[in-house]
Amino acid sequence: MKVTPYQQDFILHFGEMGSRWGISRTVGQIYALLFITEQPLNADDIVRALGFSRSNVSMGLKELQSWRLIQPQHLPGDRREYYRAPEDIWQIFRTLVEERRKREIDPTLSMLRNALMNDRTGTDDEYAQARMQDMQSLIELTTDWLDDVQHLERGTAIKLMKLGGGVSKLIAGRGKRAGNS
Amino acid sequence: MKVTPYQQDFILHFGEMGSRWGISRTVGQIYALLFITEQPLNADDIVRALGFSRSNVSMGLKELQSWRLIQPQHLPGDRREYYRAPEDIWQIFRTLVEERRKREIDPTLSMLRNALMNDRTGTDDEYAQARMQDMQSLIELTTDWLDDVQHLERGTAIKLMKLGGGVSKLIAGRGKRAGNS
DNA sequence: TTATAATTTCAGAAATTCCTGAAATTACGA
DNA sequence: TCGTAATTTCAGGAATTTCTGAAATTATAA
Repeated sequence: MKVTPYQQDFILHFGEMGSRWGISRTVGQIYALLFITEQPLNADDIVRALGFSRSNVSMGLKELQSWRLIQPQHLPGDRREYYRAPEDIWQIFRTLVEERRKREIDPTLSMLRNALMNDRTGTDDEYAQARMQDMQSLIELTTDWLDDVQHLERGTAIKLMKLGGGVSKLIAGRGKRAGNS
Repeated sequence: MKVTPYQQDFILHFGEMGSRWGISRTVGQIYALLFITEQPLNADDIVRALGFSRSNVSMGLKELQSWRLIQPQHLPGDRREYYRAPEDIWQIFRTLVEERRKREIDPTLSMLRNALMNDRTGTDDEYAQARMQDMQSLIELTTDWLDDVQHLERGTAIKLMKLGGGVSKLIAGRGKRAGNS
């Protein structure tokens, strides 16, 4: 569980970035450590590696679990709980997108749906409501699409991304053959 | 500049969400107000509407400008500065993506590039470096793709999103006709 | 069951972020 | 240039978030 200087750099960077990502510095560091460590770690391993209090590590692990970013693991003959980051980084990415969406988008979407229930045409709220409508459309289009992409097979998703701007021609071609809204 | 209860709900919600989006509550509220208000507002309008201190509004406007989310505007015959959110919500969305990328992704990418400069094969850092390599590949693939999509025409982007999972067939078809990596 | 290892909870200390009011600076019209 | 309106800066108080240590709880092996 000793952390090399090389690893330390990565861990510290992740800690600092953590704050921009809506997690605390220590939670960021804990995740970084788990991410670059091959074998699962228990809470005391993490305490030793990073020097945080035991309770802080416990809360950090709980938070990472609530994000579904780490997997708890029992090792036979050891009563401690071990944790590791998923091996598949695409899986991590997908989870991250899902969770951020749940926390950062969905509440706004439901607020908007509610605000758009009753029609404010002809009142002082007319412009505001039109703007909310725009926002709702954009968010729904984006998240519906994200849903779709999430369900693409991994290989297809990678192809899609590598295709990049080339997708433009593909769609243009399709548009000529069959109308699309 | 009086805010109706209807508008107030939206503004307060945005304020609360602000914290999850890496801006403060007051900055969130200022943006919400500008977003749902048709005419440009000056700082004092905002003070009157939201009840924050003048200096706080000033700092908030500066921050929103640093995000390029509001446009300052001079009205002739009035020495005050007026601000408004862009009319085109797609434009807002694109700017948001660009700025978040700049703040949340790019620093990590440059750290990774640096860490991958020298080869750690055969050292204790071997696994860590492999993980960083994975992370770099994923981020680069994602951001390169985002770049491409950003440059698509608006209409094409919308078509792409409406297409959703249908893109899968498109790509499969293409894959059969011409090999792609 | 009992003993103890492991984890979690939680009150409050420490650190950070946010916000304000006062003073300084800037920009504009006369 | 001068006077004033508008904006910005900034020190420090307020509020929030983060982190810790001690105590409580939970879980497992004997």
